[in-house]
Amino acid sequence: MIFWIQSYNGTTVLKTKGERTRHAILDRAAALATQEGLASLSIGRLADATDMSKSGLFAHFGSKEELQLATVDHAAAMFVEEVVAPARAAPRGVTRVWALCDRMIDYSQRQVFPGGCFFACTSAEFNNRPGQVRDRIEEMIRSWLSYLEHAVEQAQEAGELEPTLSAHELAFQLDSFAQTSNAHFQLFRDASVFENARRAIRDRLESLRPTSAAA
Amino acid sequence: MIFWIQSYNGTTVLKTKGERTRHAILDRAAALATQEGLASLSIGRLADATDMSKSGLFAHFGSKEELQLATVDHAAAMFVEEVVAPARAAPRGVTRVWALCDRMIDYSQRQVFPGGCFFACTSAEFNNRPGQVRDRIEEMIRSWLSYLEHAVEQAQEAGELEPTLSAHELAFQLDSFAQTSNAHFQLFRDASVFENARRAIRDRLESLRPTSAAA
DNA sequence: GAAAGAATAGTACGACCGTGCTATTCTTGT
DNA sequence: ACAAGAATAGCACGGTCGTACTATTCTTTC
Repeated sequence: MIFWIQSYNGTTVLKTKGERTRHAILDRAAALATQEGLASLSIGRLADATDMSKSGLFAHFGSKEELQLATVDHAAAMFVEEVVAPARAAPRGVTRVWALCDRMIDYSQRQVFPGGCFFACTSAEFNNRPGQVRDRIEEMIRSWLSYLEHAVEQAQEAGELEPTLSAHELAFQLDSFAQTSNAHFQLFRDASVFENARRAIRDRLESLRPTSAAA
Repeated sequence: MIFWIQSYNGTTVLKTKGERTRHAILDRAAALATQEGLASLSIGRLADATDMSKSGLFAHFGSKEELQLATVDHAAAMFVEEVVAPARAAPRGVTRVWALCDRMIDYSQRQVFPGGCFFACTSAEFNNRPGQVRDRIEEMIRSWLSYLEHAVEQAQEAGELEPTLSAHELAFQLDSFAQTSNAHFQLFRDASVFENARRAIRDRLESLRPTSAAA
């Protein structure tokens, strides 16, 4: 689990010039990766986008694969800061489950990355390309899903959600709505899909509230 | 709407040698596109994969963009043959809605394309790359979604589904489960996600059956 | 079976790729 | 302020990219 990372900037002070430049490069790299692809993002292209020379930029990473791995890690830290950390502040139970889904959709909608969710983009790209990059992306998505599932379990244990549907399956369904709204927005540019996703999630959670059965 | 295409082979007889080679190239191109990406699929790579010379293959299309467009069209015809046409054979109503979803999941599961759903892969890739290729992919996905929505409408009109949820939103939810199962399978290689998706779809359709309210 | 034309291969081109190596400029700690 | 070293730039390399142009081989049609 990667979710103990607290912040990708702010609390993390970037002392040396090297660290600051590296951070700026990775910001740009993560953004560009969602628009033009992480695999096809070339060193020269990224050097142009950051007003650096190809070799100056390259020296920060040593190889393209290291650059890609650093970009994935950077994006993961951003995801934690934008989605997981705020939701973790919500109280345990269905409130936190909702917060996770809502922040996830919000993160797509606000376009924290210009091409939509970083992990939706890159997982589609690296699905079938074995290697460290693929493994790290997979691990991050696995972490997200198991954290969401864990939050559902807590809500079930608190008696806020009927356990008729397994936490695993409910997490799958909730994630499906968030993921697909991200994909549809990128394709159709119609923001109403986010409301459809939110409503679907709200209805699904509501349908599993034990109040009606307990009455 | 593109769904009047009947078949991509079988009924379509490929007379000349040129047509046959072209068909074989596009089969290979569509498959490779789901594994290595449609944008980064190079002429040389595809020539190797089809045992042709770069220039011999290139002559069939005249430009890379034409090759990509032809590949999208080819994949669309395959999708119609594998998913839409069989489901269209099912009777109108909730049966056909189910058939569409089930065939869609089946098409992912059987790996008609080795890297999963062609349009899931390529739409993620071309989201943010304006041009004819992006437009054609978008149009195809739009057709799929509106056909699914149309099938839901018919089921509602037949009184087989409560119209409390709009056809548009229900189609979104059903598609979400199918899409996400495709994505998760490509990432985690665990086929049980297909059953989760099927169960989610079945439960959702069941929850909107009017029988319980009419009783 | 031969003429006509389609299909395929060969070769070359400028552009960009990732990555070495060396030189220069800028930061940092004292 | 200066020495040490980090950060950045310049340049060169073999390789692949998409796409011309030409030459050869294979199909099709009469």
